[in-house]
Amino acid sequence: MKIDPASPADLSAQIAAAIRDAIVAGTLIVDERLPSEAELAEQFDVSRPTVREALKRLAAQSLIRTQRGATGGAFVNRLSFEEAYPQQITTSTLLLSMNAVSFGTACEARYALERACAPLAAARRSADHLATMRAEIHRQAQPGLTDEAFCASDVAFHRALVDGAGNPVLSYQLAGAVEAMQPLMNMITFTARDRARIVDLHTDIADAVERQDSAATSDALTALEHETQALAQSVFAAKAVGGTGLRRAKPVPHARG
Amino acid sequence: MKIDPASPADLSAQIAAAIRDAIVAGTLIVDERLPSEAELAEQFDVSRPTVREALKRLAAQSLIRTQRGATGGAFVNRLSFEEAYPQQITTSTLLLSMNAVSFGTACEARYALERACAPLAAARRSADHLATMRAEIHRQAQPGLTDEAFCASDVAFHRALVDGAGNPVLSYQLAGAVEAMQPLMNMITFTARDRARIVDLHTDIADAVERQDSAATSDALTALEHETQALAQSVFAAKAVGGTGLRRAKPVPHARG
DNA sequence: CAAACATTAAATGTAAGACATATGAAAATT
DNA sequence: AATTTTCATATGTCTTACATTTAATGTTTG
Repeated sequence: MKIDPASPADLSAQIAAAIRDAIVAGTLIVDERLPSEAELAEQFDVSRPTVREALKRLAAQSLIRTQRGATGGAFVNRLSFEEAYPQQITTSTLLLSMNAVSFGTACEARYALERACAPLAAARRSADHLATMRAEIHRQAQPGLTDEAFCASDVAFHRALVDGAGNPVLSYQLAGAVEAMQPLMNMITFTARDRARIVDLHTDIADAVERQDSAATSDALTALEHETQALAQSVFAAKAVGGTGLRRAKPVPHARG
Repeated sequence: MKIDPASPADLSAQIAAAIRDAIVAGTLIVDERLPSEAELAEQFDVSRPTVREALKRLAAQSLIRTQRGATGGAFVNRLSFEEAYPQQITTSTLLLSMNAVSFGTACEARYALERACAPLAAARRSADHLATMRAEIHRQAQPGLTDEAFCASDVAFHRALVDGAGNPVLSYQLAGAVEAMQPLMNMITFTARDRARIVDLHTDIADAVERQDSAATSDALTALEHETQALAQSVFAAKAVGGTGLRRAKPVPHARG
């Protein structure tokens, strides 16, 4: 593990990259303890704050964890799906909101991915997943639910469907796609009629999953996608003239007049 | 934006979280300049190194970028798909290698996701995507190719297929699933016969995409999945008795006994 | 007047040293 | 033998200082 002091890049970034590469390559294995900050500082010939900045970078990616005390230090962290979820969701959310990704594009991706889970979910769904789906459908039918709560329940319903596929890799990937849609969905005001239609479609999905009908599950998802797209279309059309992107960049400062 | 000095969590982690929340919530918008490190230190009532550690955490997630000089500072970064790709791939790779995810599970997820792209890719594929797929197939048929190069070409082929769907959100999600498989695939030694079979299946996929046949594309992907699974099965069976997980954790240090 | 050059100020990048605090292990005590 | 104390070690934080980059400003010069 070496760094180039002449490089224009920050030393802490270089050190972080070197350690990250070692972890990815397997040179550093899970639960292995890194040298102490003082030792790393000496190895890389930098000061301790610089080493610490590098370690904080790695900690931000959950690649290491630190422990204080006598036997403490920085340890290679076993990256768990649970830890990776929130990062994945944050990243996906920001990608959508910062890049003027249209509602249509995001929606298309989400349902395409969800349909990918349909055959597996239909084949493997447990009673637990089905119960969660039914419970969320019931919640969605309650009157007086706020739009935010309705959307949150929608996310929970779809996560149950995805988790029903029993594949942690799929669940991880889909978490980003499904949850990142929530801020977009929250922009929509749902009429009672909209909700009733969505509840019906959710019921179709749950029914299809229950009788383990892969094709029907997929078709029901497609129907829901069309409904969602149409709903969004009408809402956005009624609302304003601005694009479908969510957030605009700050105008360039010091612009010439 | 406030932090809790009494919290057991690191101050730099709290500060990073506060700023991250502000970015996700939209309080801080793209290209907006954060206060200088000295100002942030005063605001949060901490020292400058602590602020810097927080900023490095955010930089590691590409949420901010920093610029030196007179008009420099930390700016909210527009998270691009290009920036997000490598992070997604690194995370996915580590998730697979550190969590004893079986080859079968990873493979299932990958092909399920890829099949999700099939209808879109068949409908929208450009001549460019098709050309890339054909070129990679041609490369794969070359004798004398190393296993690594063969796998790399395989990844390129599948990325072209995914990109053919013309949905950046899908491309982003799939990048992780497809590329993270490469280290797993690299463990396999391909015989000439294996390669010929894979090239044939790739050709089937390209042909189906070319004539925009969604169902045939999906079927060809399924056939390739079965082939891959069978191939891996035989390789792993022949190889060893250890599980299909790739990397084991370091034994607990200072263990009794 | 305009262009080239030097100056300056503001900001990040890095270093060094010190102290605070947590924590496990060894030593001392009961 | 069990408990308590001590202690060494490591991270967490603060302070101060200096180096470096960079754009804006001021100055000189053709």
